[in-house]
Amino acid sequence: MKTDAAWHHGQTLAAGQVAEFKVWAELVRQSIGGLHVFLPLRDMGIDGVVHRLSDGDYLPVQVKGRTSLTPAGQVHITVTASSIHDDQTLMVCVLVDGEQLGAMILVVPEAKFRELAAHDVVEGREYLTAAFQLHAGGRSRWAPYLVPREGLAERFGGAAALAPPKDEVLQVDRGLEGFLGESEVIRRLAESSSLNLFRPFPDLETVEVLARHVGTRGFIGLQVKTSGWERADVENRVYVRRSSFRARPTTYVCVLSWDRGAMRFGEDCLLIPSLDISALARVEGEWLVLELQPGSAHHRRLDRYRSPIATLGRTVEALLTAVAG
DNA sequence: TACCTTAACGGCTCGCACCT
DNA sequence: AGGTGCGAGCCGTTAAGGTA
Repeated sequence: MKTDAAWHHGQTLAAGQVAEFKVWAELVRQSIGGLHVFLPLRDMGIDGVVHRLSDGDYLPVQVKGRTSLTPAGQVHITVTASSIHDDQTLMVCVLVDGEQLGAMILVVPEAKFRELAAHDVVEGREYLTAAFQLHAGGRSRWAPYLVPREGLAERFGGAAALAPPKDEVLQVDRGLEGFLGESEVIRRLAESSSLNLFRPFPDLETVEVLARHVGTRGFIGLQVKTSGWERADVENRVYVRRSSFRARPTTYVCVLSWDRGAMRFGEDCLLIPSLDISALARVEGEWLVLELQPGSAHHRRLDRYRSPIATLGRTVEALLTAVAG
């Protein structure tokens, strides 16, 4: 039964957004925390990035939605060949039928899509078309890539069984200074045109800003900590919750210093690889504690991670170029 | 604002496999 | 041989977005 939701021209953009959010919502619901979704802050060709917590992988995703079937009962997905440039990106093609996603969803890497699709050239432009029926057990070349709606998270390797234990799903309350810090980091990174930025959705990630290099396609996740201070000689502490902290080669902790008197950020931040954290931090119950003096020129054991905030974008770019692959 | 390019929709046609 | 259903291919139309 379809609720006659005729999204016709003029609403196609909205329909595309609806398709995307329905996909994200399914992934979050089905994985119960095993998959997190990052959304782009600016559209640079990827609709979202799925973070698989079990192994830390980031999977770029492109969602294609259709709101109707052809008379023959097929879903047709046509894209221009020029819009496919990243073989690893997973295409998720769905039918949006009223409130629901279609019963079957096509999940296929872009490389495979290009290989399997019908290629045709119209006035010099190459189009790629996939046409398939929305039911299991078909015999088309697309059949191996069709998954039932309820199996979507599993297809991403994030079935509920792989989800982290409940107590690792934390609530996040970053407060005003934390919010300022994240915004500052995003602003600095946004100055680098080769970085594509993403924020977690919903907001329960320890990685708060995800940057992807458009050239190397590598990812770096930043956990942003803001250390506010009033007197330069006072020691300050940054707390990282142990249960939710996952050290990964692609994850960095970025500590900003916030001068409460002057209402501005210090010129330097600390950019610390998460793999180094356990050696630097003191364990205090549930927490990893970093000690620093945000108002001074000296950061105790952390000095070597000092990095000018003005060039944070270039610094992250350099990291992503170095770890290419 | 006008013009151009791209994305998306969806109707129409074709061919093959399988059944009667 | 003819009918039928499904998978596939072709391309016109429309809207949106970009650019001069």
